[in-house]
Amino acid sequence: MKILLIHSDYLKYEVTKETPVAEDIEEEMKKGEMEECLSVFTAVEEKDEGKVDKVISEGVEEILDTVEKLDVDKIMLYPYAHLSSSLSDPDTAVEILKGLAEELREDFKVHRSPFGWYKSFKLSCKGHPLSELSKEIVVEEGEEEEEMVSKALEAEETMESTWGIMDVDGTFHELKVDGKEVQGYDFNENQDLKDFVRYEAGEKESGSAESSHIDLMRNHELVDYEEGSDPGNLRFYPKGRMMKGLLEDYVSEKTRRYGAMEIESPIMYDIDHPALKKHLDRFPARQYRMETPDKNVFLRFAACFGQFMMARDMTLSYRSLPVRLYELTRYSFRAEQRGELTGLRRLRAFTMPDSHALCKDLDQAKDEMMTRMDLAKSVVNGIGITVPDELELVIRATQDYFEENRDQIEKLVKNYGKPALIEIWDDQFFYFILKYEFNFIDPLGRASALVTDQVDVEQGERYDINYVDEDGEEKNPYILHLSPSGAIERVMFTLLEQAAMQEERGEKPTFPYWLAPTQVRFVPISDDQLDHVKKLEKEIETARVDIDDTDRTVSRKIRAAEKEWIPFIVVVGQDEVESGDLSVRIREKEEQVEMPLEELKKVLKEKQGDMPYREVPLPKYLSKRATFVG
RNA sequence: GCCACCGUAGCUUAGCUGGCUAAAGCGAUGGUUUCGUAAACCAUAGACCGCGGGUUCAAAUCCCGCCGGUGGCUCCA
Repeated sequence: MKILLIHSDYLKYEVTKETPVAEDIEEEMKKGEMEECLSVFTAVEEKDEGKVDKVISEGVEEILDTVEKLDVDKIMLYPYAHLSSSLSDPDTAVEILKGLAEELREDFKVHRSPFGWYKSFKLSCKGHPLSELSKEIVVEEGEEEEEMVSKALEAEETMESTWGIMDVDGTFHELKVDGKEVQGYDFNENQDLKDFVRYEAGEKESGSAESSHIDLMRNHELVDYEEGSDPGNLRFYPKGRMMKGLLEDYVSEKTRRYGAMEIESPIMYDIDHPALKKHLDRFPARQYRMETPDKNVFLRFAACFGQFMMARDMTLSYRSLPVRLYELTRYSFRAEQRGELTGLRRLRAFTMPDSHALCKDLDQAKDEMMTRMDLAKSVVNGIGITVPDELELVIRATQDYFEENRDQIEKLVKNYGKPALIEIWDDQFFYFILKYEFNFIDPLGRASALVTDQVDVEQGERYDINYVDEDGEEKNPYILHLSPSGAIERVMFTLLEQAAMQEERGEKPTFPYWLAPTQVRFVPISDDQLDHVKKLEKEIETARVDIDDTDRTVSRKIRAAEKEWIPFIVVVGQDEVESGDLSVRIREKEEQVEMPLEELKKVLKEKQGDMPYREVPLPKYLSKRATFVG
């Protein structure tokens, strides 16, 4: 609603003719005049529809505000359509006008001029600084409307699950979960799996400690919170960016090598697009929404939208299936509830490698899923997280699917290599009928999913993705949704938590060698060796080397390097310059070894293997470095 | 989003039953030191005590609101 307030000597009007939207009025309303009053010209707008009460109360507030400043006791309400170009329907307008008059009448003398009539009027404005004011009253979206929650999210609340453990030989043990008690399986050796069940299906311990990775990600100058953004949108310092970049390179390379075609797609999508709209309703997540100059859009929460929109325009034959698409989404967005966010574990903006495979039929989908599980295992192992030892498998399926495809589920468990948690849904709430996840169980018994693959039976039809089958018929493919490593940030979370676990066990915490921001640190004992060290450093081309050329004592330099978890610390003094050997402190072995440069180079090359490589993300000389955190 | 807790120099913390110029270590800067495998020495700078409002003669300290964070609920990659 727009209002124009004029402190008037008088306002005088008379109706001349009715318009098609005129309200019915008594004879006495056809003329009116008021002296020493506040004239309130109003236009009720389209966006006020459905929010009558709110508009009235905010309107009254605005008017009272001015009335008090001007110290008047008479108010003339005057409908004036020309204040707005998008007027509301007449009923809403009359309702609001009447409401305003009624509320204001409690304390003031009010005259309401009729709505929907042509009128002649005379007005005298007082002309002082406060005498003319225009205001817009906007009732914010969300104040009255409910938050939009997908049907899948709502349905989830009523979902009933059966839980069980499947052994590698296919034996299924149904579990009884009562509070913290889990019965029906002898967990004995496998505390993580037991914690996992309790986390998924039972009651958790209360009053847990903080996750270790949050301090680590800051202390190592990897990642930090960004107060200037929305919660869950982080900043990456050079070392963190490098580590994340290497992980991104590695996962993408492996996924391309599996046969997925890498593509790039937009991060925002039209909320009114029919296929997308239905998709949203079948996905259990909250979206970021925003307005562009032309549309209402939501931010992608995975790569599905871009890849499906692309796939629907592709010409596909059964001969080309399975078709594999891939995108590293930087970023995917989910408007997670405020209290769900933590460090690198749960974010609102995250980087997810996402690959979809279009499959001819269920048999092909099953085969493809197995191929992809091998890919995922290889990716995760390559990163430095051991599968199956360090992650727990869960397979979730609808009751019908589980019963009809038990053989496939047994194969998945066998292929994974250790007993898995099974969840059976009593009904299908999502677009997928089967999904599995690799879960990391942190030291406090909390589970976080990394890898996941899903069998989707709905989106092919919803997006009108078709292939021509042998018989010449157009058919919708089965679609698999795989994240071959899980979100990159969550991989970093896992690596940091595992390092904290090493420390807990009394070992020195480490980063996987290929991810260590500095792989080799040269420590000259005094300035005299600096030139020699510079020559040595140039000899090493296959590793990230930096040089501590600061004015600190040797022990201080060692200490600094240890605190950075640098895998190889090379101390060079006069002895080394003369002998040609190097004194190498190896973190992993917690020992100090004498070796010639050539041998060090060999060891480094071996450690690196064929993992992706990037240069040192900071100046080579420590004296040139700025501090990011503290 | 809900419940509980937290927010003091770049970092880690002291002060917080209201009362002098808010204290220290690390780090930074300047100087001394040129050093042999996890902390050399001296000095200097550095604080809208998260933000806004309130109570009070007086607020880092008490109260309210907001922002940020942690844990739990719920949920996920």
